[in-house]
Amino acid sequence: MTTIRTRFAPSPTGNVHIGNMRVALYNWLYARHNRGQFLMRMEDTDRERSTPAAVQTVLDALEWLGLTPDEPPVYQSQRRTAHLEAAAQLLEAGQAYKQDKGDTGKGEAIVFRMPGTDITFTDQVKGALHKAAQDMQDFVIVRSDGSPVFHLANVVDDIFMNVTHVIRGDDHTENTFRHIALYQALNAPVPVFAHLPMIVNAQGKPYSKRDGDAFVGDFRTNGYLPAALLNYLALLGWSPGDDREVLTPDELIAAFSLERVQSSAAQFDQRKFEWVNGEHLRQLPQSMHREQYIQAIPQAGNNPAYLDAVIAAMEDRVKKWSDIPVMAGFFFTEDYPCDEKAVNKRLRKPGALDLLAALHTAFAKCTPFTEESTEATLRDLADARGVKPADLIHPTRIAVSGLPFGPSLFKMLAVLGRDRVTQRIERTLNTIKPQEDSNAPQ
RNA sequence: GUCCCCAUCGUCUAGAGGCCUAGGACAUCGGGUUUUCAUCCCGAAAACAGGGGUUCGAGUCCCCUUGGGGACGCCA
Repeated sequence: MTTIRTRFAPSPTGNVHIGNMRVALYNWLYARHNRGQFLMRMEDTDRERSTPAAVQTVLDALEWLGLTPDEPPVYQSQRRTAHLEAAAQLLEAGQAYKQDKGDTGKGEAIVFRMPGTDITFTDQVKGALHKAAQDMQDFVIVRSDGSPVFHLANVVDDIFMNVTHVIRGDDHTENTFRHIALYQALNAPVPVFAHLPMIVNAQGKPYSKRDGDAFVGDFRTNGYLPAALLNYLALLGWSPGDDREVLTPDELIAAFSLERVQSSAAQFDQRKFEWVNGEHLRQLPQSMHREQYIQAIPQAGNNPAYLDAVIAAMEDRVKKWSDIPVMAGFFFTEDYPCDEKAVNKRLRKPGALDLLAALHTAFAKCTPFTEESTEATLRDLADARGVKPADLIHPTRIAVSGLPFGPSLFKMLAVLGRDRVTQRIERTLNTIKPQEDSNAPQ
């Protein structure tokens, strides 16, 4: 029984698209599930685009996601001699011939001769595929400038790397017939093929440059978890067969099989991905959360006990790391931004400031200053004034955090402490008032 | 134009002829959590593209139509 070997063979173009990463993921999952090897080959023969930086981007993306190859990457640009030797071999065997372009006369290309028979293979996701001989033409394998063409290089390198399973994008399905002919002409065993459907954008169209946020690097900078991206990407075109939706990388490996891969295109749903990310986030240990808070807000490291209280208060509100500075920044600075819309809605409203001022007075006498006592104080005041608790809760939240949403208000207040709370209410009272006077003709 | 592939709720999917009056998840809507919500819980609405077959029986098999996608490079 031979060891299963899969490979990820991207052409580095500067950005790594989620579609490519899913191809890498499925190759990785298949190899891991079957205790085989996952390999990597840079198809970097396009010198225009394949810059060192572009190559590094691919490597970085794989590393971030934890899709580590089992052997050092093969660089296709360094395999040119082997490609040309294979072409020479085909030429000699009469399975390829030279052809002049005609017009230029600047050298001859080498053209592969298709066998002239129908070709059939069983795709692991699409099933039996067949192509009539008449629908396949001979094709160039070495250009007249002497450079090998993709088809040749791809097949020769897969043979060289002993790849047993070629798992790649749907767009290569048609190429497979030619590739099989090449394997046979080179007397090499034909690998197993599996072609994955595409990932399309919100409009149901293939991703284009216009669709922006589909690059792996963006997910990283926006504070998403690699395990969550892996999880969500795996679910795009595959399912474990039971009702599980949130799976760790190990669980994905255990459950993965090509038989369960869907054969139709899938659409990336940003909101579901957010949810998956949140699920993974809340399973992370406290230490990880601390680390991220400190990274996002350096002052957060000053008081460990306070930080833990903040993290507890924020609980499930944080869905991605980049939420931290915007949702929890006010815990650590007096210089937090204020949501103007919310200020208009809740503070520039008849009676709101009076109520807030009364609450300020009540809070000043509220001892101790806890989740329970602040709640009781606020409710008593609402009762006494004949207003709904919400009429006090909203203005207070905005005064104290600048945000129209967040964790439970009373939890927030207790964490912040009386001094900060009363100061912030006071400051809000002072800054809103004058504006209201000038706008008060009615 | 030629060849190939695909088609279940808005989205991702379960479904390998009777277990389907089609299940789950995200999103949506409604209710609850004697406070907001971008939390949590409960509930609701929501799909087999259309038409022919095959069969006692079809979401599941076959054909056609329609719609989508891909490939037809001396790009990868």
